[in-house]
Amino acid sequence: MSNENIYNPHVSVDCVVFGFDGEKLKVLLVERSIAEQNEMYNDKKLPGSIILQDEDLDTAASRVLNELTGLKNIYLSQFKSFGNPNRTNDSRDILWLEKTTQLKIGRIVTVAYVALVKIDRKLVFSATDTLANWYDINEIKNMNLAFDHADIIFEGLKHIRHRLELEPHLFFELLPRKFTISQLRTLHDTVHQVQSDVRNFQKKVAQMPYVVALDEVEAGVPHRAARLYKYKK
Amino acid sequence: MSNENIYNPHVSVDCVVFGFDGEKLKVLLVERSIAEQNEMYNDKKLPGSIILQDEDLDTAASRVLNELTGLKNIYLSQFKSFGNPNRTNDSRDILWLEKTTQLKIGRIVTVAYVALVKIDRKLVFSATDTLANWYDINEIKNMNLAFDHADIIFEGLKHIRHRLELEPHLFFELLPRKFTISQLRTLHDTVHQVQSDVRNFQKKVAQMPYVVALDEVEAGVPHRAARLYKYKK
DNA sequence: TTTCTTATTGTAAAATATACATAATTCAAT
DNA sequence: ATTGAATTATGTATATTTTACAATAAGAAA
Repeated sequence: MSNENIYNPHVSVDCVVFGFDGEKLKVLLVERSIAEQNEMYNDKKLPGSIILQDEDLDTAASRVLNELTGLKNIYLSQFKSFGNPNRTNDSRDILWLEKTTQLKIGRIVTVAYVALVKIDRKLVFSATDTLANWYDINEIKNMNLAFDHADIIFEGLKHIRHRLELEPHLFFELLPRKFTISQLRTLHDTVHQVQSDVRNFQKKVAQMPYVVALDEVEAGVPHRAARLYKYKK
Repeated sequence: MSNENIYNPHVSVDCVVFGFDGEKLKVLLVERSIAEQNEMYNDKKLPGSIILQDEDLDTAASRVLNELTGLKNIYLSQFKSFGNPNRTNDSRDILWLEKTTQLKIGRIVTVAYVALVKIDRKLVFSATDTLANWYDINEIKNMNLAFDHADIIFEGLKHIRHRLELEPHLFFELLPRKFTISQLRTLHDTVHQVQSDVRNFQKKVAQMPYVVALDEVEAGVPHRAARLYKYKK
């Protein structure tokens, strides 16, 4: 191989962090500000970072999440890399990259991860001054995101849909520690875009040895309270 | 972010090319020779390449396959990226990299693809002097491969097992254009590591509108010849 | 006490998956 | 021509899984 065409891009990781608020699937996005001739331009991006010199990809993704939320032991799974040479062509993105890295950055290949978190865990926006918010997955298509982050989110969504089909245990990464069967069903139906029958769903759950009933019911609801369950491996 | 730790590795693509010879799953590996103090050391590696300056990842993977085999329109699917900083630590691998690229290469992040090809298509080892051969997937664990290519192959195998479960149409990428139901069954059973019942399997195939019987039977077998089928989308 | 809202529970029918064995076809050997 | 060896082709009964469907129970609010 001749080496004149060899070029080394930067490599980054980006995390598509999913949460479930009891109704909708949400994605965690970071607020971004770009100073553009006297105007401030604000938009959103995925949490991510260029990988460090001796850092494994998985480690980089964990670090990004930990720096942003303070959380450890989050379910994280690499799902796809994005390396289109045009993905860093937008002038705002270039501007922002130079501001934040202090480097001349040409091309970035990014390795994308999905993360599943319990949305009720208080996120401590610790190490950084970064502001992050949850956004409804259905809003994303109407939002203007940095780079190709909208594409990455949709690919990530596809990925967890497959993944949750194969490993239903992962649903419990998204639910609070104590949950009702309705919550589990709503989540299941949201993810798989179906409407399952209440009784049949109940039956299926009854056959899952890892979903165990607690001696407790939900509180503060203006109607009959549902029994609480927990997940046990 | 401070930039002192930012570092840009090279990015490559590697292809795990699967074929099926009627009995076993095979992987296409490239022969590699390294001159080591008066001795020639020979081993095998995955077909791959560092990505070119303005080349998309998918494009690079297609190029690698085309340069090696002369084939176009092969099923190709990205499945995982490998970026452990230690993956390029072996001295033979470093030697080989410097020889072939004429560059000082530190770290390489590789984006891995699986490809499915009909093993009966004559591979034209065209553009290169590279020699490639098919190896039984079960032999891999006893072979010494370059870099972390053995790991990559096993991850690729896992990937196509999932993929073929979700998209049974992909089986026909591996079979010859005309095939018997036995061949399809053997392939199915090999991939999914089961032994399916002949009659039940036949029934299932009969329900696939995309598997159509031809007016032709296989030739040159020393027993009753089986009917041939073709795949039609 | 009535009303409202959601939780909880079973049964019958349909669809799907599984288990299982014999006859037919072809080639090769005698 | 007959036989043997190898492999293809085929149906039915049973078990399992999935689906469709509605009435009662519980708790809070009015």
